[in-house]
Amino acid sequence: MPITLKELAAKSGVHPSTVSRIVNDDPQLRVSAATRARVKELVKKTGYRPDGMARGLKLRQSFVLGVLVPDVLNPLFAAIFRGVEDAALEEGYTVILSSTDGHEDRERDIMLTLQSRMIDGMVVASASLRDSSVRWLRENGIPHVLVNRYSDQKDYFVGTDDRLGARLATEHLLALGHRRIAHLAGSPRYSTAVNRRRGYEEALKAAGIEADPALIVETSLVAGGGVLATHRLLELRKRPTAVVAVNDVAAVGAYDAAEQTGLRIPADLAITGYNDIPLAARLRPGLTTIHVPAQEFGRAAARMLLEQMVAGRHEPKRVVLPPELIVRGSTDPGRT
Amino acid sequence: MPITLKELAAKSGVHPSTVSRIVNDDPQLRVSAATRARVKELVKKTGYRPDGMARGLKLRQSFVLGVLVPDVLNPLFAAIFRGVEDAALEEGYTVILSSTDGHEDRERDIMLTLQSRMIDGMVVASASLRDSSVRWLRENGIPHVLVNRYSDQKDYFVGTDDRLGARLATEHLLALGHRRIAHLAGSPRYSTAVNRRRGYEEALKAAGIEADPALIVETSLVAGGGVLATHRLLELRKRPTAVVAVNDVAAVGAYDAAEQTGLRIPADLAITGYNDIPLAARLRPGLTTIHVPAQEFGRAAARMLLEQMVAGRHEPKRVVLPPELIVRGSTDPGRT
DNA sequence: CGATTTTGCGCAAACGTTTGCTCTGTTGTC
DNA sequence: GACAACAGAGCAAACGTTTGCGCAAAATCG
Repeated sequence: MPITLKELAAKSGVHPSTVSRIVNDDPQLRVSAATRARVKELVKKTGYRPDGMARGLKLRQSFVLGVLVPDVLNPLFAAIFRGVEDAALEEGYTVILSSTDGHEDRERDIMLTLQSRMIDGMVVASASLRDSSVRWLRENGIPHVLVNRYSDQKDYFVGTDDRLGARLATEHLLALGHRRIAHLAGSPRYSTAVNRRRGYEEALKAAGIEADPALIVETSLVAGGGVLATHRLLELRKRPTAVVAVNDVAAVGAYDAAEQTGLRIPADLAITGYNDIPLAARLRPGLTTIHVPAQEFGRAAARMLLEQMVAGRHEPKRVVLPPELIVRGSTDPGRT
Repeated sequence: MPITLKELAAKSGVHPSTVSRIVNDDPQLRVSAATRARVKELVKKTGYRPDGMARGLKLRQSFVLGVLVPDVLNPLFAAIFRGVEDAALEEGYTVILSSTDGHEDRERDIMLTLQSRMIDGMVVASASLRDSSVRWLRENGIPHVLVNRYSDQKDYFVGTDDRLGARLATEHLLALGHRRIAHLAGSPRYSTAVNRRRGYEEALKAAGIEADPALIVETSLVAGGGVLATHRLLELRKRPTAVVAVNDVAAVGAYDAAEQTGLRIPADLAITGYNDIPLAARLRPGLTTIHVPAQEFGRAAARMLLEQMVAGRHEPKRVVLPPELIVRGSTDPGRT
């Protein structure tokens, strides 16, 4: 139904190739001002737009980017996506978003589908540590940027220093006088989880406190998991006075568990999260957490991806943004 | 870099067309079992996948859907998208997501970009009332479904009965004895806002209460707007005892304003929202609101879109899911 | 055993662009 | 005035598929 280049050429009485060159402002184009004006006029009038498929086939690029996240319902990933989208739009790219739900096979499927040359590059915010998908991306020469997920030095990367962030949170609790500090840990498959746990352990060690294995429990990355894990902690003979959660969603689970047990936050149990999702500031008391600039992650990732696409593979760049401790009422009784 | 049909044909010693038919399981294909096996084997081994561009060019479809929302950072729209994504994936479609930020020109730009035949259809959750984009979609024969946004009877549509939902909320407040009930209204450009306001007014009228124009203030659809609007309400000589907010985000603004003014919820000010975003249950007190099954919206929209694409334009279907009142502590002191 | 059907596959055009090259006529140079 | 140079635009191949049609050879039939 939309008008094609050929039809446009026929209408204006020139050859299709000429129209193409005019539309694309071909630098090595030599065409009379009159012809150019006539064609441009007709392009405006008919609202001609080149067929993306045909163009993509010839040019071998689609101007579409792919973003892979575990779940867009998690505000952190929604924000990352939004950042990618904005930066991409500025350069005329559109973005396909896919949620993997953490299943490697679904992730794999999606990648294969996207690969079929429909995508110019991808931002991957879902890859776990032992993930073969990342290797696959490298082997197939697909430009990609990893967000908030560790890899070795071979990939473009943007994220925060998770170890430092977790240390900040833990040190904050130590400074408040806490000594029995628990950790709601994430799956060791995720680099973020591993690094945060390491940061937690480092902070304790630096304070001369030896880590009690019973105080570290693993949780799934959804609220329900946090509840269960926290209950296990609260059933200990010597229960912790504070808990460092691997992320805000798990921390919310800790809130629920505390409420169900009749414990008051922060008097009986202090809690810290990670990510500073919008909900964190809305909880009562507010959740002390580590702010990560998610939308900036997205923007940076998109820019690095585009840069990588024009420049070809160079030394991969790594962007590490600083984590920031946000103190709220869940640790400090003086705040809301 | 990926292997092509032609190369595959050369390797297996048959004509490209034969490979194509085998790969696509062409029903009118007549090929010896031996050849078929040999080719299929080679396809597996090489990991051949047809080039999406070339395929799209020939077939005139891309197996990509577009979703337009005001802002994916709003959990309501994230949920709608997720629904679309899931239903689309089941049918082998991937989805492009774009945020319009409510700007009609940006929406227009995005549509033009997407149209260029890269998209097989779109789900539009962002169109305002006087929106020309919807007309444009119709004129250009692009399959589309409107979500949560009214249109006349000419389009496929899925949403709730906003009027009924707002009536439920208002009647709930009336039943609790409230008489001065205010309304944080949305922009009249949005059909949802218009219908909710109408439902609010109907409920008052049915209760024999005449609407006080001073009790209806317009707010933008972000938290900041809700704060300002609520302050204006609270400055009235006879201030309202309850407020029906056009959505949860505005209601959160009302919470803030109440807190800043030193009013207690629900004793001094009862509040209802709309949408039941995850945050609503987490506020203290919990926000009484109208639950809308956002993810189901998305699923339904995708299914209708795909149906429309195979069937061609028939009588447009309209799916209206029932709104459900969720009572929490922001209106009922007996709850949390 | 010759005619007819069926099997198995190849041929080539088409989808809508892009782009290196060719070709004609006009202008400039000596 | 002969020749080079250049402006202006057309030609055709190519990108990787799909698909209607054609055409041999093998199988079936009377």
